[in-house]
Amino acid sequence: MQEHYRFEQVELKWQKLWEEQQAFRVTEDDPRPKFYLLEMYPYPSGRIHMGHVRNYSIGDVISRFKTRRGFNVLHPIGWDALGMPAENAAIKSHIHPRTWTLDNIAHMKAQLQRLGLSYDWSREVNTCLPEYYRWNQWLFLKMFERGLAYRRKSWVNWCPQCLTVLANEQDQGDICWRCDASVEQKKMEHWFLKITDYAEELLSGHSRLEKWPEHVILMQKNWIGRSSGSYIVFPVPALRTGVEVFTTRVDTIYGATFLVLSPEHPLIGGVLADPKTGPDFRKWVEQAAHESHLRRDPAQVVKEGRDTGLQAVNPFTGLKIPIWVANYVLLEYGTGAIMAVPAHDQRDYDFARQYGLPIKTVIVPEGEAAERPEGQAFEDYGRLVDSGPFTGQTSAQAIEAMNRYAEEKKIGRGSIIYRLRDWGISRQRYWGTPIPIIHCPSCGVVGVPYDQLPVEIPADVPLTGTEGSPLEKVESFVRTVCPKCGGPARRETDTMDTFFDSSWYFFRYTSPHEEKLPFARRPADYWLPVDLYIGGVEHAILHLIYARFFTKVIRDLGLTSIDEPFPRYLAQGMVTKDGAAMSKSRGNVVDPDEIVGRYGADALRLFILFASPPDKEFAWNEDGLEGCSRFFNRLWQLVYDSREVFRPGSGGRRPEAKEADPSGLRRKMHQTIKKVTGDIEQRFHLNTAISSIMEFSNSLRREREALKADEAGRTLLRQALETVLLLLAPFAPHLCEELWQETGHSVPLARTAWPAYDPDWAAEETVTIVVQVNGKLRDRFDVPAGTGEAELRQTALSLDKVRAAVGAGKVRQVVCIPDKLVNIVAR
RNA sequence: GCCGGAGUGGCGGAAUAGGCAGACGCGCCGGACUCAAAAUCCGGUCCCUGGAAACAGGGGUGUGGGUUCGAUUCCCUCCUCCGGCACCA
Repeated sequence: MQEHYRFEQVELKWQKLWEEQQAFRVTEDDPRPKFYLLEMYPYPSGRIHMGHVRNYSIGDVISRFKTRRGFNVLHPIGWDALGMPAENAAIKSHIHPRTWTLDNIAHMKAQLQRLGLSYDWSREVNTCLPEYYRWNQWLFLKMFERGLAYRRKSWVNWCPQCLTVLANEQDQGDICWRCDASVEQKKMEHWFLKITDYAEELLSGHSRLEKWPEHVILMQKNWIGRSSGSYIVFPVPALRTGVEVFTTRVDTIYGATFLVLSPEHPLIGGVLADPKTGPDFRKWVEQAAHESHLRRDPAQVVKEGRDTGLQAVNPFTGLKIPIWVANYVLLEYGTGAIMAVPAHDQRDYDFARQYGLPIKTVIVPEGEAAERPEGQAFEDYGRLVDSGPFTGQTSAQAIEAMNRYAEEKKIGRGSIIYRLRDWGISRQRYWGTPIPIIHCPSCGVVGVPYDQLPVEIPADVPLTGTEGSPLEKVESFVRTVCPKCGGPARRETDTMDTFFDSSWYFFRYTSPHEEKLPFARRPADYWLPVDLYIGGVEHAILHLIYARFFTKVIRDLGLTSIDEPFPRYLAQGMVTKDGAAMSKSRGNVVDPDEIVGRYGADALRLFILFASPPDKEFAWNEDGLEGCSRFFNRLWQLVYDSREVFRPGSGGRRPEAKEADPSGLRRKMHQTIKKVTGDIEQRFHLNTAISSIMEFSNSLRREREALKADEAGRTLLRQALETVLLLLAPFAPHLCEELWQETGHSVPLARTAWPAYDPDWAAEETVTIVVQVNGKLRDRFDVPAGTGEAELRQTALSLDKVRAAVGAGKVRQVVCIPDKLVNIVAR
């Protein structure tokens, strides 16, 4: 055994061995219970960053831990390899996106392997290969057949200079990132997936996700945004039509003093078409509609509007009210028109004050009139006033009664609406899955026949980032024949949002080489659902909702029987630096290679897990990395200095006798196993698991020499050292595997069971009771665990310090918590 | 703006169901070893007051309030920072 730890030599040795033996390969014919552990796969941006290191280190600890707990653990990895950065690189550096992506993958794969991660590399998945994305197309066609994929017009960010669609990311404050032209809105035909068909199930499915963090469920609920409300039609006599509004507060309708339409509302189109409309009004509306409707910083949007001159009739009051158009009403939500109730909606209130529109109070607080502040709308529910026959009802009663009334009078109805919108998947980009559709002049929109899949991404396409969709310009791609009539036709040139790929990749890992279907039924049934999904909390809404949606669609296609893909989700906190997420574009990336070179993979892994609990954000700061590497050196030294106890014949095993623990080390050993097991399994608090291993190993260092004195001590020392290695191995697999071998074990540590603890030994024998007087700590005393209340009370009251603190006061109450504390309340 | 989260020593963090605030690690200070330095080892380290010290007293978990015998933990207010906001992945 070497006297000092040489991390590089040791790490490379074990990595080579793991690769040669395909040590983490798993199959479905295994008697052990299955466990599917998944981390979010990376986008191959070029290099691994610390967020990846953190994500995959957490996963690796759990994977290795679960394996040693007796599970058949599927732990796969792959590449989310289609997307904009590859295309940007191509435009900038004239490297083909495919070359750029594959090179990045090769580099990042080597980086992951250098971290010693326990992946089953035989299942590696790469979404930019036709073997993968053909199944995107297959799934798309299935959805198309069922009406779940459909086409309609939708707004996009458009750069009039580059003549191209901009992603939100490329729209920098309404200015194109490339040419600084001001961004416009343009309507285009787009493909959508009908996720709204599943809104209700996506909501109700949350009840099965008890093991998800509550705040993630809450965010998803709010995202889906189910609300019950009412559609009410306000007649517009002058035009012999009506404006339908949506409101969640029909109880305030007697206070509706005007209507507000979004600039894109069809009625406004009619106003603009009227030659009598003045140029100022026309100009204002055009500009408001032109402004980014995707803009989401209303703090910077000053509420602005114009009177259309039209009037509507409030169907409840019968009174005429003006119709306005304003930039704070969205076309996407509800009907693109609202009834404004300034007394009970702050936005309407602000707007009414600004333009001198009437404000009428129709709701008052229940009970004793709580003063409401001046200059604000009263938005709570309450009791109706000034509301005709509904006066005196509570908001809840009125909503029900008014909906009934509206239905009887055929002026409206109660309804459930969702904030969730259908998912637009069309992208006018090159490096994405071509949407497998053919446009035929006579047959219309036709799906590409399944036997013609995949529709491959054409290899040679000039990429300029300007002048529209790249595929549009490739005549050989676009020109085709209609599969129905055989006549000349054109291919769809939109590609898919890459979220499509990541919505089902976890199915593919279960049979990555399947050639007839996206995945084979039997292995999918064996492995799914994913028992634990780990990944950044920034994906808590979009990716996770899309993946849940796909799972339900796949189930309805009859390909799986699971309803939820991820019954348990660990939302990992971001790794930030300089106050922001690490990203290449911000240039605040720390390169793991450099750290691995200096301290080794084990040290980096241990450090990033020790620095902060997995679900918390971690501001990168490498003070402390040194400490992890020192801990390894001390551990190596400790084992080296104790090597005599591992010699054959030394420290023979003996039954553990309860009384024979003079050092207290045996108790500490069992307590440490219990603590580390619980921290990993129940809480994922890997940082405290590590600190208790450190504490135990520190005790060992203190007691080492004394233990060596007799046979029983040597046995204990050996067991204790083995325990440290067994517990630390998921975190520092290379070091522990090496020490395990050096201490004479022929079976690799990775194939050795996780240690068990004896609950009797792990239980505390004596406990410290804290004594407080009026909540202030005054003294403490030790008693055997389980000592009764009467005795605790008596002992506490007899303490000198307690007497002094109570002084002349009278003891009023004594609060006694067994094994914890006594609090004496005195005055 | 809306939705969600976080705020504890010089720093990362600990306190698992409301019960000893600061575990573990870093840094710093002192000591040992050394000609010296590095490495290593030993000890100390929340703040204030008193004390040579042991120790004693007081304060303390972003702000202000509340509930409670008792609050880092629960509730309300405000402040700051982070994430998401549907075409970044």
